[in-house]
Order: sequence, then structure tokens, then C-alpha cells
Amino acid sequence: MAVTIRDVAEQAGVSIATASRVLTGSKNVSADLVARVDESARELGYRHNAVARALRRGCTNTVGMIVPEIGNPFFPAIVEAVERRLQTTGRDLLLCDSQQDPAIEHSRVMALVDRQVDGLIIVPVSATESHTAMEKAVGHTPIVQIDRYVEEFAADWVGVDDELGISQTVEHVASLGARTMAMVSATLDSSAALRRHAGFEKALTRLGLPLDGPRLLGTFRAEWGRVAACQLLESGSLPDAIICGNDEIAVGLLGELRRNQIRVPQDVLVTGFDDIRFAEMTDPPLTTVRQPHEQLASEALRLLDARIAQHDLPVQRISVAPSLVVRQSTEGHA
Amino acid sequence: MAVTIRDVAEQAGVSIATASRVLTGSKNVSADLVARVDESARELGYRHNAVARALRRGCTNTVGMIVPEIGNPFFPAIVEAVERRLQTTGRDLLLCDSQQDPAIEHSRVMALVDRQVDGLIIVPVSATESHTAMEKAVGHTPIVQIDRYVEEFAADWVGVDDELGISQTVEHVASLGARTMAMVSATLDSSAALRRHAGFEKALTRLGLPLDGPRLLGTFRAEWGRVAACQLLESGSLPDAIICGNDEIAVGLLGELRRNQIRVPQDVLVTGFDDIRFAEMTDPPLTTVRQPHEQLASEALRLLDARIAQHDLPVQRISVAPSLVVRQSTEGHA
DNA sequence: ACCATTTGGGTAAACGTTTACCCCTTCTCT
DNA sequence: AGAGAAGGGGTAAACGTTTACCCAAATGGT
Repeated sequence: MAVTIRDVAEQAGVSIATASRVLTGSKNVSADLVARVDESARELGYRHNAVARALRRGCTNTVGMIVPEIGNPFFPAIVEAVERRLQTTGRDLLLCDSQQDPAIEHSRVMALVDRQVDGLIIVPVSATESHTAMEKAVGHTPIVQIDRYVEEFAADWVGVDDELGISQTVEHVASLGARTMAMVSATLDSSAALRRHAGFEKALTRLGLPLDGPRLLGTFRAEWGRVAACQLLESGSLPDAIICGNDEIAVGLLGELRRNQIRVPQDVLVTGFDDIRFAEMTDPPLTTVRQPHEQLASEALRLLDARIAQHDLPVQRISVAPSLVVRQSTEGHA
Repeated sequence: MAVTIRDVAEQAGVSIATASRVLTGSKNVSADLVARVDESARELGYRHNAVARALRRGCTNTVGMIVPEIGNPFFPAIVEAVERRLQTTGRDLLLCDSQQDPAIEHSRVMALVDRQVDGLIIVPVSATESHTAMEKAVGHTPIVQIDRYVEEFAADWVGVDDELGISQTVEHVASLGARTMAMVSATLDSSAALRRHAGFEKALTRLGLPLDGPRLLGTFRAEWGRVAACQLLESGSLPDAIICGNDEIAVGLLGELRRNQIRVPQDVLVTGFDDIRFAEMTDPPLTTVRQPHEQLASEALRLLDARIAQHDLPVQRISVAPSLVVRQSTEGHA
């Protein structure tokens, strides 16, 4: 069987309490006992039992995280940043994939609550349907939303200013002479889709550009970008620019355009959102909106830790400014 | 405070033992008590404490997983498959990123062991240096390696047959008339890099093709693919085909070739490995070797569960056959 | 009608820690 | 030298479950 603190104490000839004190690095224990206990622990290969400790201490040193789809490269980027940051404080990450399904999301939230995670970082699937899961969780554990948020529910959030991000792309392509624009994005379930869509409309209005261009709303996946490209092509006339809701869509769309001998940026400008790892490797490299993963992760954990320290803090919504990354999918138009 | 089983028992007017029996669905408890307890639990919003349960039962219903780099899209694909499969058995995933560093990997392994995970799924960073971490873990918890393995160490493994996969690409391009081939891959630290390299050499030998082509070994990242492309271009003469160690490398390489007006597949054939999500979206779409994620994940869990059930099972190494996916990066050569 | 068996449910121990509380030394200060 | 403080270390309770063990009642068979 596994060696416990009792074995260590016995071997060192001290009480369990003393062994514990040594092993947790408490003061008030004489140097020779520290040596004896440490020695015994080393000899026996003692490892503390985190489960027992968690039960006693009432804190698991674990943070739960739920993302809609690990396969979408934007989320691993966030997960990676969060995980790295957690490691520096000796905590681990319990990761769940809600598979874009509010019901699964709900069950994952409860599972993490049951596991007594110290806090929860969630990218809610839906702006409306993720409501109940959040509500349930919030009574049990500190929670912060990242990237997306749910409507009409007061919980911390940190994310990029989606409206601003999209405006930047719209203004950018407008400055290059684009007047007619299509948007290809996801259906308006998530806050991300909603805000990006809203940003698109507002920017067009502000610039006095026509509002009657196509709005193709599907999912945040490349396959949808491909399908949407087909639809645009079938409609007969291409707009001056296609603003995509994220990079994955743009990638799929670029592929389909290429297959149809449409040249980007000469025939149409294309932009994405997220600046995923492959955005600079597409053909042509994709103009997009960069999300600062590290900053998002660190802000999220800052918020979470603040709330862990004090549960009844006022709700904060931190939106960080994204930055436009201009690449060839909009350059060299002239 | 949180509501415990004691509260439920009190409210239902039964002993804690009975409440527990009801809530864990044991037999031997009368129908009306079941009703009373369930009712109380519902009323009070009782959730069992998984930490306490784990301590008592000696099993956490948690599986740990360590990958070298979540950012590399191949790993999220595996993680996603594993996680989905775990959900069906009510278990959760404790995910760690070893950041390609054996030292970090070692500390993550121990952290997961401390947390009493029921089992460990690991993609070892290095074929040699991950040895100590594995050795330590194996005494504590069932463990299965996935994708990569460590040398000279008997632990379960499931992965794709790397040599076979690479052979398929080599034979494929050879059948298209390629005689000189370069390999662009990662340094031979990991079993994946090793086996793919070996497969490359063996295939060339078997086919009687020249063995003196360039072997550029760096990392499994796109940036390295880009740099390697530069080196190949500077060397003056391009080979007939470039066999890449994974898709990420191929993506970076394709980008750089394009920038230099090298046409693929007309001027050179290019292949990848993994069939990541974006392999069919590159320009041109990438011929590659598909890894069956779902199958790998399910085999890994099967192995793990078998070993959880019985620790002293004979070690198994399951290699599944990969399949070549031919796309335009090698087609239309003629 | 009596014994043997089953069924239902309570008592308490156990899982491996941490820590409040207490006691005994050993200082330090007057 | 005596009182008080401080340091060191042991005892035992607690964290929230599950479950072995036990006893009482009910059931069934003769």
C-alpha cells in the first residue's frame, strides 16, 4: 500500500502531528526533528495524499475549466495560457469540453462543483441557455467567464471587446476602398457571435456604408466557411470584402474561394478573428484580430483569485482591447 | 455552508448510513425511506462531496493526462476524444501541459499521482529523458502511453505505426516518380520523430532510392517548417519530394515555398503527418497520414481500464494502422 | 409454533490529513 | 529565584463519506 504520513512519523519516531508540521513546512519544530522526518519521508518515498489534504483543508488547489470545443484552436490557446499560469501557483486544471451543448455544459459544471474545485473558468456555450448552469454554479464556487458571457446574469467576465475588434476590420477594409461587405459568422447564440455581428452593423452604419450585404450565419467552423463561400459564389456577385466571425471560418472560406479561382485580396478582401496559430500560414496570410491569450488568462485568474479570497466582491467585466493584424488577405489590393 | 449528507439524513429523519445507502443507490432500503431521503436531498439541494467520497473509496474517478503541448492541434484532437469517452463513464480529466520539458513533465506526473488519479495517460516528451518520470509514476498508478513512448521501459502504449505511416507517404510519392526526397522533421528526441525518421530511411532503402538527401531536424512546429524551407531553397536544388514529420511543419513549409514561387505539387511534392483539422485547408490541400483519434483514445482507455482492474497485466503495445490521405500537395504532378 | 433466514437500518470505524488545544520545558526578565 | 513568555511536541477532533458489523423485525419452512 501507499506510504502515509503515519509511516513517516513512525519511522522518524515522532507523532503524526509533528510529521505533518514538518512536511507542511510549519515553524515551531526543532531542527533535528525536521531532519529526521525529512529523512524518513525521503527514504520511504512519501507523497502527501492530496485528496485527504483537500478534505481537511477544504480546498483542492484545483481550478475547473469548461470550453465549448477543445478542437477549435482558439480554446487550446487559452487553455494553455491558463494552465501555465496555474502551474506557477501549484494548482491543476480540471478540463471539460461542453461540446457546444448547454445540457452537457450543465452536467460538467455540476461535476466540477461536486469535485470542490476552488474556482471555475467557463466559456459559456450560449448567451441565453447557459444561464441555468451558471446560476447553479455561482452559489457553490467562484466563477469567471472568459471570452463569452451569458446575458442578464451578473458574473465576472474577461474577454476581448468583440465589437471593437470587428470595427477595426471593417474600418480597415473600408479604408482600402471596400464598400460592400458580407459577414460570415456563427448563429447569434453566443455572446461572441452576437457582439461581433453587432459590431459589424454598427461599423457599417457609422461609416455610412450599405447595410444590405449578405449575413451568413452558421457555426464557428471551417466547414461552414466553405459552405458559406459556395453560397456567396452562387449568389452571383461577390462583395468587396468578407468579414468572418473567426479564423476557422476564414480558413474554410479561403480554401473554397481558391478552388474557384477567386483571388484574395485582388477580387475580394477577407478578414478573420482570433489570430490562431495558422492565420499567418494560410494562403494568403489572414488579416485578423488578435486576442491576447496570456493577458486574458492572467486577468481571468486574477479575477478568480480575488473572488476566491472574497466571495462578495462586486461583479467585474473586463474587456481588453484586441489588435488588428494586417496580412496579405487584405493587403496589395491596389 | 454546503449541505452535507448529515443534513439530508436529519431532515429525512434517518441515520447517515441510510441516507448514504439511498443516495448511492444501494439495495436493502425500504421504498418509503428512499422517497423521504430523495425528497430531502432534492429540497436541500444536496450534492455529494466527491473529495470525501474519493478519500473513503480510494478512487477519484479522475484520469490524468499529460501532453507535450496543447497548442499543437494534434493533441487537442486526442484530448477531445479522450475527454468525450471519459464523460460516458462519469469520469473527469485532469489535464497538464508538459511544455516539451522533461523536468516539467516529471513534476506534473507527481502532481497527478499526489491527486490520486485512477490512471494516467501520457504522451511522453522524450524517448529517453521521460524515463524517470514514467518509472516513478508506474509504481503509483496505472499508466498508458499514447502516441509516443519511452525507450527501454515496459509500459502500455497505443499509437499509430509511425514507420508504416511514413512508408506510405514515401511509397506514394515514389509511385508518382519522385526519386530524391528530403525529410523535414523534429530532432530525434521523441519516439515519434525517431520512428518516422527510421521509416523514412527504411522505405528509401527498400525502394532502392538515394539515401543522401537532406534530413532537416528541428521541432514539430510550423516555424521550423518555414526555416527548413529556406534552408532547402538556399541549398540550390530542390528534391522531388519533401516528407514532413508532421502537418504543422508542412504548413509552415508550404507557406514559405509559396512565398518563393515554388509550385506544389508541380515543382515539389509535399506530405505531412497527423491529418490535423487544417490539413485539407492548406494551399494546396495537404497529402498526409491520418491518425484515428477516436480509436487511439478508446484503445488507450481500454488498456488503462484493464490495468486499473488488474495491475499486473502483461504490458501491451498496440499499434494501429494509419491511413494515407492523398490531396493536392502530391496530386496532379503530371 | 419454532427455528432459520432474509431484510432493514443504526452505530461506529475508517480513509489520510491538518490543526486546535493542551502540557511540559526552557528561556528571559526583574 | 520566581513569574511569564515562548517554543516544541503530543492527543485527539475534524473534514464528509462509505461500509463492516451488528441487532431487530419480519418472513418462510417445517
